[in-house]
Amino acid sequence: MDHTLLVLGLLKLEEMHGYQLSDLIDKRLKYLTDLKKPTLYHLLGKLEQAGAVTQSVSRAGNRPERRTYRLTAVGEKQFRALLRQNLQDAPAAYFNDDIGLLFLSEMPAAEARALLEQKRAAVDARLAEIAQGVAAHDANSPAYYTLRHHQLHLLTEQTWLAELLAQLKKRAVREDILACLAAIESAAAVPAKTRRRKI
Amino acid sequence: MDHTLLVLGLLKLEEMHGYQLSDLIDKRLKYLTDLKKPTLYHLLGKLEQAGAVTQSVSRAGNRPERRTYRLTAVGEKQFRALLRQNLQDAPAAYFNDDIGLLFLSEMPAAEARALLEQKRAAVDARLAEIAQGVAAHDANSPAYYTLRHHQLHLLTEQTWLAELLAQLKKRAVREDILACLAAIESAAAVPAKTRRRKI
DNA sequence: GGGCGCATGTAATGAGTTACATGATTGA
DNA sequence: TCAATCATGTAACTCATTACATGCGCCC
Repeated sequence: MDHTLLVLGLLKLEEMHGYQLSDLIDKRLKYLTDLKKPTLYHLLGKLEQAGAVTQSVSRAGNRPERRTYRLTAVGEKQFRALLRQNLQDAPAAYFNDDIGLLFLSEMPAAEARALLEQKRAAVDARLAEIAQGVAAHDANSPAYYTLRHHQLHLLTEQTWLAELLAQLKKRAVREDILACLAAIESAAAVPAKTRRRKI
Repeated sequence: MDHTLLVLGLLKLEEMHGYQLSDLIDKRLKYLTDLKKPTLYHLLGKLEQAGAVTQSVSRAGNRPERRTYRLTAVGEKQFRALLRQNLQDAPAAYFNDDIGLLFLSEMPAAEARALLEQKRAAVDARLAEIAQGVAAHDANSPAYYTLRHHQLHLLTEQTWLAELLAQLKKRAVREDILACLAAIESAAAVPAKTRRRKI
């Protein structure tokens, strides 16, 4: 329903055709969602059927025709309801990263660490990119709050990964030692005569 | 694909029937995901078709039959691939809360604040619940990391909401003042003779 | 003349949800 | 005896994705 809220809201601010909306979302609202073109066109079709928007076709030169959408009274009502809901709800969020963690024991700690380091690098890179955006925006604009929100969550992700890697490092060291001891033990087992006993 | 990883991983640890898996996920992994029963049964069917798991039917007493699933070599391979991917990727996350924010100007600030306070209350409540869980778990278990992850993100959400509400409060105050001034202005406009002029 | 941007979609597929259906056992 | 728990699913639907299809205009 959040895509519906977004589209209705944007059309409330200004009537637009599909491509225009899609372009706006792709370029200027890319931290908000990644609504794909076919999904958007499909959504617009459904909103029109539901009477939330009306269409007016126009054509500039010999270009493909533009279907410009405008919010109706019905659409406006739906928009307000969705907005209220969006502002008051705090739906449960799930983190897919946690699923992999569950099975950390099914993989050598060294490999797990290498993979998680890649994840960390990706988070770092995104954070650097967003920090620029945050600095460039006015502290009261909606764009600022979106970016700030992302920044805070990525910082959290960084912290969490750091904690996790620190723990894993300890475990990896222990595993290395165990592997080393086992190797010595079995090597010693072959020439049985020279095998040292525990004291 | 993350649900697939979860199911394959759990079946790798121990063979189980559908209801058992569903119960485990609902009760002990509820912070990880909220996989519904029909979705799970559907997924198990597809995994069996793909040869990732095999089924063995059994019956205890006159109870409905149990279809116990066990991971195959194919499934094991798929599991490892998915696990590696899950550990290394850091997919972009989107926050639906930001969408509503975009349209804050389309609503009186006082109403927006009231709605956002409800959101904050919901976040606070969830946080209190999770804090208990975090305290109850060993700092090295997978369960701990899931809970800790949630806790960190909820704390972030709290911070962000607080920043936002602080800003909105300022704006609301300003709006109140403007409304007040406008009221005075129009009241003054009726008995035109007594209207004070700016100095 | 070739590729990018403008502008619209359809078709096939997949992932997940809700509501519905069935029927036995166990405990209050 | 009534509700909850055990155990399985189907059917209909929604939402979204990917891949495909079309064709003009503009700039290098």
